[in-house]
Amino acid sequence: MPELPDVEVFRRRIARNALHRRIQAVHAPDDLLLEDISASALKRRLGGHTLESTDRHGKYLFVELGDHAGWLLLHFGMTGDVEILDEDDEEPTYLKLRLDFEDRGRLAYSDRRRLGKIGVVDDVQAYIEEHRLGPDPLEDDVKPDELRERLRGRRTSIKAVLMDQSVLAGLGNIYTDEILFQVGLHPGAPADGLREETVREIHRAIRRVVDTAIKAGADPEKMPEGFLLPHRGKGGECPRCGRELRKETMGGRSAYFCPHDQSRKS
DNA sequence: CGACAAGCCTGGTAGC
DNA sequence: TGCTACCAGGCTTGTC
Repeated sequence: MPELPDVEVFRRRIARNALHRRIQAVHAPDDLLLEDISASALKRRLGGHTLESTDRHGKYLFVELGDHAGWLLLHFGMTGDVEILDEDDEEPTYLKLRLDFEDRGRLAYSDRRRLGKIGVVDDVQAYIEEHRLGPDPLEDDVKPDELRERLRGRRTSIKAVLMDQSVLAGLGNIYTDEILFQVGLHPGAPADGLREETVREIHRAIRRVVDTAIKAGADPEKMPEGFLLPHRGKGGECPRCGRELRKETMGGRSAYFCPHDQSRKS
């Protein structure tokens, strides 16, 4: 799941439930997800500290350690998840990192596949720059003109460009489908040739979709009825016209869209 | 059994 | 020539 809205839900979960609790023990079963740090070094860097604040940029989550010890970095790949557990809650399968707090609560990061990342960084801004992440549509105040500028010269599909993390950080396959559905724009429309008004509509839709998704806890079942998301999948029908959705490969991923309501080419 | 799935990264090529 | 843009393929592992 983890695109911007999902990661924001994770961030809020940590901000609400895990701050100012001291880490007594760190459990990392292996170092398969660890970025430039060994399991034992990770334990040394986290142990004894509190979690002080949270930050998010696109799909990347950062949790500040007390005593200026840096930031814990979490990325969720395709199947990552984070939970705050009570003493008697069951541990998730595919556990990759567990922080045990002094008060016996725990933070558990799990990942069914191995595409997520865990690390410690000293400078969040530097990390964002190194990974060539564009602005975050929620945190940074991206204006329509800036979006238009960022689409310029990109002759590939608008869908592929919106998924490009160096253009905007945070949108993935699911939410770009939703955004383009709401704009009524064909996902294969070239990004470069879009009319100014269309870019404005995309700009508005990004904000609206992301905000709505976060309010729904990033749960497709809880999205408004007019959203594409709950219908996105094999045999799904357009919530607007009832026709069957089409699936096409675009930018290396499966785009779902309604050929009737998303026929606009610019 | 193969195809496919929300992620990112890399390497080769095409094109300006 | 040198840069960017673009795409295919790989990584991973569970499900259909």
